[in-house]
Amino acid sequence: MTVRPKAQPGKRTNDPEGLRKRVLDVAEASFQARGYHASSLGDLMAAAGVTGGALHHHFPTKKALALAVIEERVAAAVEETWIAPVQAAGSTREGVRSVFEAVAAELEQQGFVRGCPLNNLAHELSLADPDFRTALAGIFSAWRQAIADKVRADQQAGREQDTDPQRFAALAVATYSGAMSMAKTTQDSAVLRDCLNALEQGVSSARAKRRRRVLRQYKAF
Amino acid sequence: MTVRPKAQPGKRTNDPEGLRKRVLDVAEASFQARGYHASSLGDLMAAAGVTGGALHHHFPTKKALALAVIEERVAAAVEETWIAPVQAAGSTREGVRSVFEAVAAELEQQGFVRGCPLNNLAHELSLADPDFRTALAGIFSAWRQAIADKVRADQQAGREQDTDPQRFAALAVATYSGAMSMAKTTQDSAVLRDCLNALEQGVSSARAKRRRRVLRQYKAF
DNA sequence: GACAAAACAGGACAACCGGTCTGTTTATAA
DNA sequence: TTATAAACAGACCGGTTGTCCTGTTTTGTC
Repeated sequence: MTVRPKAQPGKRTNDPEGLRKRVLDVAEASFQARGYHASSLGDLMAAAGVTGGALHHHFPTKKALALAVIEERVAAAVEETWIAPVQAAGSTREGVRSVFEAVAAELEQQGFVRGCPLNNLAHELSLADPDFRTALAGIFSAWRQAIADKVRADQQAGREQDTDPQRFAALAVATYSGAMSMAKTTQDSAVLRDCLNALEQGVSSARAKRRRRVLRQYKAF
Repeated sequence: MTVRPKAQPGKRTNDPEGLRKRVLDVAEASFQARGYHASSLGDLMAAAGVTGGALHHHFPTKKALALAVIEERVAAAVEETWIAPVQAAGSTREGVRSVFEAVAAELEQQGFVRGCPLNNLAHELSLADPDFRTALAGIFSAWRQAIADKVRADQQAGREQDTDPQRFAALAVATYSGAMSMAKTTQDSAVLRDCLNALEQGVSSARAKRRRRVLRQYKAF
C-alpha cells in the first residue's frame, strides 16, 4: 500500500505528522472495509508499518483513533463528495444529480461497493458511545444543512419556490444513504440510478406528469 | 428480561424449541443494540440463561446463529413492519405513509432509536461474509418487490400511471433506510417525518406545484 | 554540548473470545 | 426395560485483543 521508509538499524527519522497520516490512512480504509470492531490495532499497525509505541503515542486508545478518523477523514469525505459539489453546482438538483452520477460511475468503475463511510460507522458506533454518536451526528447535520442552504439559494434566485429546504435536504441525504446501503448489500450500483431517477421524476416532472394523468383518466373509464 | 426456569439440581426439562427461541430472542436484541461483533457469545449465553453446550448444540458457530437471526427474525421484522402493511393498504402511498408514521410514533413513544435491524446488520456484515450478504440482499429484494408489486396493483386500478414501480420501490426503501440511519445517529425521529413529507410532496402534489410555479413566475420578474 | 521533551521501539500482560471436548441427563422407540 | 439418539452441562484451550510499561532514540532549545 503506502511506502514506508524502513529504517536500517541505527538510523531513524522522526516524522510525527507523516506517521500520523499513515495510521489514519490505514484506519480509514480498514474501518470502511471491515468496520471498527473487526479492525484490530495489530492489523492496522502491520499495515501502516508502525509499532505499538508509536501508535499509542499518537492515539492513546482505539476510540481516540476512531474519533480522529471520523472528525478528520469521514467529515472530509462528505465535504469533498457532497457538500463542495452541491455548492459549486448551478442548482440544488443539478448538484444532487451530479453527485449521484459521479458516485455511481466510480462504483461501476472499481467494480464493488464499500458503502458510505459515514453510514458505515454511524450504524456500528452510534449506539456504542456518545462521543461517536455526537461526532457522526455533526457530520450528518452539516451535510443536510449544506443542501438546505443550496435550496434556499435557489429560492432567492426564483426557483424551487415550492420546495421545503429542510425536508428536501433530509430526503436527499436519506435517499443517498439508503441507496448506498442497498448498493453495498447487493453489490450493485444500479439502485443508485433508480433512486436518482425516482427522486427527479417525483420532484421535477410536474408538467409531464399532469399531461399523462389526464390521458389516463380518459382510458380508465 | 425473559424468564428462565432455572432447574434445581436433579430436575431438568428438555425444551429444544423454547431454548432455541430464547437464544434467538437475545441474539436478535443484542445484534440490534450492539451489533454482531460487539455481541459476545458469553453475554448472549448469560442473558438467555443457556450453557455453552446447549448453545453449541443449536448453533454450531456464531455465524450460524447470526444467519438464523437474519433469516428468521430480520426477514420477519421486515415482513411485519413493511410488507404486510403495504399489501394491506388501500394504495402504495397510503401504505408507505402508514408505515413511516407507525414507526415514527413507535420511536417517539419508546424514546430512543435503535435503527433498522436489516440496515444495521447489512452495514456490518455485507462485506464480512458472502453468506451474510446473500441473506441480507434477499430481504432487501423481497422488500422492494413487495412495494413494486403494490404499485403495479395500483396501476391496474388506474392509478400511479406515471410511476415506475421499480424506481419508486427503490426510492421508498432507500428513503426509509437512510432516514432510520439518520434517526439512529441523531437519536431523533423527526427526520422520518421530514422524509415522508418530502417524499409525498415530491411525488403527489403535481397539480398544486404547477399552480405555484405559474404564480411565482409572475412575481419573479 | 547540555538538557528536556517529544517521538518511537517493542515486549508484557490480563482479559476475553469463539470453539471444542467429554460427560451426563432426558426423551424416544422398540 | 433397554438401546439409541437428542438435549444439555460445564470445563478447557489456543489465539487474539487492547492497553500499558519501560527503555531508547531523535529533535528542539538554550
